[in-house]
Amino acid sequence: MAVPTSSSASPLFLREPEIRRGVELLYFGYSHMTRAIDDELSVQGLGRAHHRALYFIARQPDLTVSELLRLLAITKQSLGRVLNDLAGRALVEQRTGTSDRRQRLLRLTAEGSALEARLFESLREKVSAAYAQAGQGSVAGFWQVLEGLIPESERDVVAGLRKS
Amino acid sequence: MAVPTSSSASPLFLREPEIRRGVELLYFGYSHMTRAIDDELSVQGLGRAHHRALYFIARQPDLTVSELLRLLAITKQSLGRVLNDLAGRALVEQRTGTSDRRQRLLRLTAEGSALEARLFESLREKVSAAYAQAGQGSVAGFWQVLEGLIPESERDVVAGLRKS
DNA sequence: GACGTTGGGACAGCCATATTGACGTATCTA
DNA sequence: TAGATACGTCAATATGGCTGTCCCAACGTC
Repeated sequence: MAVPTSSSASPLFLREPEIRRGVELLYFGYSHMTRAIDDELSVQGLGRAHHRALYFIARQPDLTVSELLRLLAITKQSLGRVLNDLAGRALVEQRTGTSDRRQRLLRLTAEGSALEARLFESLREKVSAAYAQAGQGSVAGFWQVLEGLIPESERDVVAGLRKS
Repeated sequence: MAVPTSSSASPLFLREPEIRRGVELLYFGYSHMTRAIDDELSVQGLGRAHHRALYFIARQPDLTVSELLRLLAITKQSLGRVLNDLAGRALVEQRTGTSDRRQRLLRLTAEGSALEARLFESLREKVSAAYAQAGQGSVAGFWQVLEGLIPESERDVVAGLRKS
């Protein structure tokens, strides 16, 4: 168990207990956030994979399939099934790209948008309660650390979501 | 899309963009942290489920099966397979409980402990880089917000990990 | 215009991880 | 002794990933 960087020369916050605390809180925090919408999803007969697609399409309408693939980091096959489900339930619709007609531009139908908003409401409750409880000063730190977990090569892809 | 609490009366950090940013960063941060150990796990022929069990047993030796079930929030069935795999590879060993002989006390073998340490090393690199980049002041906020995501009813279970 | 590349879709089959419900046994506790 | 608890295990099922292969339409370029 001798971890080199647990030496007394490291800053306190880089020692093993602080790292483990971060790992555990990230695990439990993520788990509870995602479980917050499981009930509503299963009522709709959808799973978490469907929600992730729904979420990002809501976030960035006219997203292309390949952009969505990059965000989700899954294979074309896996996304295909999810997207077919969502299209079959008329939650998502596809248009041919304008500048590049090979592309499929994805967006939510009115129904899909309503569902995403309902699911987001559950997330909002969870997250805003956590923000409020932690206090405004904590939120910036929360963002900062999480950004540090994202490899630089992907940070711009994620940041692209905030432009819309 | 009209979210009631997006009204101008809410603090800035409770409005939709700030909530979405948190949701997304939590998703990407968690994803990248867990992917950091996938390669090493698949070399061992193990999956993430095995790592989670390994992690918590390392964290709290002589954990009982039911305590582990609470932490992982999965069914006995699912845990059973994982635990059998780990025992079959001599990474985990079980002893009969002392005060209550119905219990099985779980702990890592020397080999299991070495593997967990190796996997933790990858997590440590990821998380400590994020901590260092964000700065010491951010870490407290990071913890605060994540704690707020955990229901009160479970906070003591999670906090119990820090006693050891 | 031919050719290579790219965006998207689909086939088949497989694997990991979770679920439910039922049942059995050993052990603890009142 | 009776009931509750801790653990293990049966069978069946669902979800969401994966690989490998193949295909087509559209784009870009020489």
